[in-house]
Amino acid sequence: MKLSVVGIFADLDENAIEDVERHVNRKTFSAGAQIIEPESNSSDVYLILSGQVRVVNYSLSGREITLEEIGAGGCVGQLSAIDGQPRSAYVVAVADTSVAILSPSNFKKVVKSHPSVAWNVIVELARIVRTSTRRIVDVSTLGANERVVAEILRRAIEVCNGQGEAMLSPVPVHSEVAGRVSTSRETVARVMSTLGKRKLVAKVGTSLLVPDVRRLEEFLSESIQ
Amino acid sequence: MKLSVVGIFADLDENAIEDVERHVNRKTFSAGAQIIEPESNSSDVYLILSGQVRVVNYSLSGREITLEEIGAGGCVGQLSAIDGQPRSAYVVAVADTSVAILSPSNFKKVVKSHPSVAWNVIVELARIVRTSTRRIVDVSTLGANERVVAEILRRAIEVCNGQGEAMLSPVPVHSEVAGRVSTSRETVARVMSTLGKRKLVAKVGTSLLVPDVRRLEEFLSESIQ
DNA sequence: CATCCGTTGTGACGGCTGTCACAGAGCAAA
DNA sequence: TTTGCTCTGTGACAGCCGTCACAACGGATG
Repeated sequence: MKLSVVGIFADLDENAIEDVERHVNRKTFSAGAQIIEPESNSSDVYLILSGQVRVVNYSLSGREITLEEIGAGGCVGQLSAIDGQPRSAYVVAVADTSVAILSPSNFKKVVKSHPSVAWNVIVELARIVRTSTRRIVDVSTLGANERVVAEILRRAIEVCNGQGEAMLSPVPVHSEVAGRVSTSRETVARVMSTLGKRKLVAKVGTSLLVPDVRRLEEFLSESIQ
Repeated sequence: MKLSVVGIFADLDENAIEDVERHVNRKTFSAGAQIIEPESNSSDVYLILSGQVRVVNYSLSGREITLEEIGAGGCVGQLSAIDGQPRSAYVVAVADTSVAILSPSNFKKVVKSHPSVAWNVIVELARIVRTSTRRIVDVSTLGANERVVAEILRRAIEVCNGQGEAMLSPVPVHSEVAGRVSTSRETVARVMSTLGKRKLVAKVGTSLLVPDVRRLEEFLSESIQ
């Protein structure tokens, strides 16, 4: 796996990439393995070359709170490398994942010596800030039911075709949706059930069909009132 | 007011500061004035030279959700300048405020040509990400009452002296605390009332005294169980 | 086929907390 | 003092939704 898949290095030339290459350690994690745990005082940055990881936290009752899901080309663990504070969340591999590990000092060195990398890091952080504040607003203004609908709607919009149809495949696992919108598995099940009864979504084989994204959007806004 | 108070320019020398100076417009807002509103498609960055601003959103029922409060030296509006997306929140002046306004292209130019500025922007965004994710976790794992206590505790820890005492002055306004922890003014009033009864806080003139921060912390963790 | 495990669907219940309503309190200005 | 504001305190109530419990399903694997 080449380091050039990593988003923040997108604009580096051959030489620079090779230079970074000399400073990383590679490692692989199998699905389910824990990559980072909170309070630990390592500050390495993990560049994801292939696979998928999930950044999560757990409530005392054991409910999982998903903060982010990151695939190949992304990176996790920057925060601690940037500010030296302890880690604030768990990172687990949700698929077999191979990573390149960069020490905080080398990370800083790369960022500071390549303006394009610094800019890409800024853009990436800005993206995270935007999604975080959207989530704060959601959780403060919407009820649990509406948050579930809003999440399905967001996913549908992402893959919507010209006819206003969207296919989510595979069918989102309820507990996973619950973790993303800070609610319980049962609430997601109930919402999906009523969406099904109203023909706003339908199971088609192993996917979830949203026959009319627009209608789902209307349903959301009128259920908020 | 000198541009050198701005945090992200902290490491710039005289010349560089003067160069930036030539590209900004200055403006002042009186307390209560609106500086930025959502969906507008300007993307200017506001550097706060003096005063105080609050970044907020409103729920449909009109409740205010405070996302951040920023004083002299800080900046707001970077996100839109970075990613070109529309603004996602209101920014209002909570005190008379004077700002320097930088266009998105000039902002990019400064960031890309001064590695120290880029790094400072990165550190600032990392700080925002950290507080945002903490808030997401709080709102997903704590009840409204606990969030209020946690907020008071955080403020107390910030100003705690050697004896474990903390003076919050002026007394936090309930509705303002409510906005910060996504709950209602009444809930804050009830919590403050029971904290008072348990001698965990006390009003002293125009300040709020937390006589024993440690005990407040214990109260929080046992009320969570 | 039988077994198992992860997933889904739904009822019942109870607690939290947002909302409404109103009474005071404190303070500045008239 | 009176008026008028913002801020505070507290009761009552109702609705949301998290939790528990259990049944059913389906796809793996033996």
